[in-house]
Amino acid sequence: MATLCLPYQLSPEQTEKLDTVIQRHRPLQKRDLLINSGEPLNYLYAVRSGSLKSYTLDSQGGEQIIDFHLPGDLIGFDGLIDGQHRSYTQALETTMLCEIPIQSLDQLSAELPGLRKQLLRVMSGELFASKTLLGTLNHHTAQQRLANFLVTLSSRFQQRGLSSREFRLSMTRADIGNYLGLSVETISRILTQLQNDGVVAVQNKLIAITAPERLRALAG
Amino acid sequence: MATLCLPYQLSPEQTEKLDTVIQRHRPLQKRDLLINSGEPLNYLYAVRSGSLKSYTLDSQGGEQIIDFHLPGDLIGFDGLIDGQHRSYTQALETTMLCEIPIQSLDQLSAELPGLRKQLLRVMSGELFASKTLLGTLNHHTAQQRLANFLVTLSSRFQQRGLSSREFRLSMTRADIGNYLGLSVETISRILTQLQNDGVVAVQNKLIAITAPERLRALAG
DNA sequence: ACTGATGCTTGATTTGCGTCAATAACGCTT
DNA sequence: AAGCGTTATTGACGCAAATCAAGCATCAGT
Repeated sequence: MATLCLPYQLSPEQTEKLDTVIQRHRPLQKRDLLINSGEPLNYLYAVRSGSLKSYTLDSQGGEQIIDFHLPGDLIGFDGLIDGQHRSYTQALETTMLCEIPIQSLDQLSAELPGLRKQLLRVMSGELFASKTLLGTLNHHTAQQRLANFLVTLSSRFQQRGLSSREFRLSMTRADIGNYLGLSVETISRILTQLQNDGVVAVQNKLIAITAPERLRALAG
Repeated sequence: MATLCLPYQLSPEQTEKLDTVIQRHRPLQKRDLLINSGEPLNYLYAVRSGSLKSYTLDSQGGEQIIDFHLPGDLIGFDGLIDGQHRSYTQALETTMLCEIPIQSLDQLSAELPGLRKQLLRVMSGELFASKTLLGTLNHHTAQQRLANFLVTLSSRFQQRGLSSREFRLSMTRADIGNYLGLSVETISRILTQLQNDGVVAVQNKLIAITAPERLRALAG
């Protein structure tokens, strides 16, 4: 179970200890909310299959998507600051999860230096990714942003042993636009433009990257 | 020393333990580099006085500012992922720092649950701030971004016991623009506009917030 | 105090992307 | 299979902010 939910380098002994505290979560359907902003933070969640989006609401009640979660991702770190979730997390499709009680995690991490390091690594990685994305969005054109988004998705799929050349966009164009700070129309236009240029082949939610090199070049 | 460098709620006993591992760092002058991207990560740094900026370089060698650091801030978390710094950090003015050996920190955090929690909180807070900023930049106008920047700076100064109404911008307008994804000219124009509207009073690097409420309203 | 370099402001022009609008293609639900 | 709501595409137009350009202020160093 622990190997499924926390696919990191831990010793068999460590894995066994973790297994005692990790549990299955009921499957989510599309649009189901996993996390409500303001809720107390009792569990971290690990995505086993499916995908989700996390978002906050701005002062006018508009969604601001801050992350997409794929299988293997951990959800809930941003709430550790004060034990409260700071964002909403919603399933984009049928999704399976594991839940890990925060308390047990804290106790365990006192005993297992490997787990402690792993946690810091994951958080540090998220932090780095988030700051990098910031730089990316600030200084790049719409085409560069979208290209970068696709490249990043592709490599995340690859890391999880899935195809990096062909995958399904479980989020809508509106979601992508929201995430990248662009309008739906711009996303649509650029996708068709990338297709005309022979860089990708788009068929609804299915995307095939036909010229990975050129896409990476466009991402900057 | 520990109280100066890690101004968080720790017991006297914990503070004492920390004191044994925290050291002063030589003072930095304006433009001195504290951290080079690629260097191994041996210390976390705490800012005692002064300020710094962190940035990465894009493929064309252009700076991408990802953070400004004020007194009380901790620097270095993004490198925990693989023990390598991922960005450059440079002093914006004469700056005093403490250094905390990563290794000692790891050992200590095994013994002190309070310290462990504190670390997670700080990282989690950074993560949340970073993701929030992302949302802010993506969906707001130039004026809203700058207003938000000033409000955030103001509240950070307040948290450190400094004036929230009047402070010095140790970074250049170009730095601010880079950070917010705007051009220098836009920063300049909006500052004078805010001044004409009576929201702030600008005199070179010195800024006085004359109508905090209205500024906060502009930030959205 | 002088001088060059760096940082800041202000104006004119251009442009990338958002907005508005209309239509088309999915994919649920019955 | 039919029909409706959601999601995606495509075009016309306008605007916010970038770029280009010029001049001014500030500061460090001789």
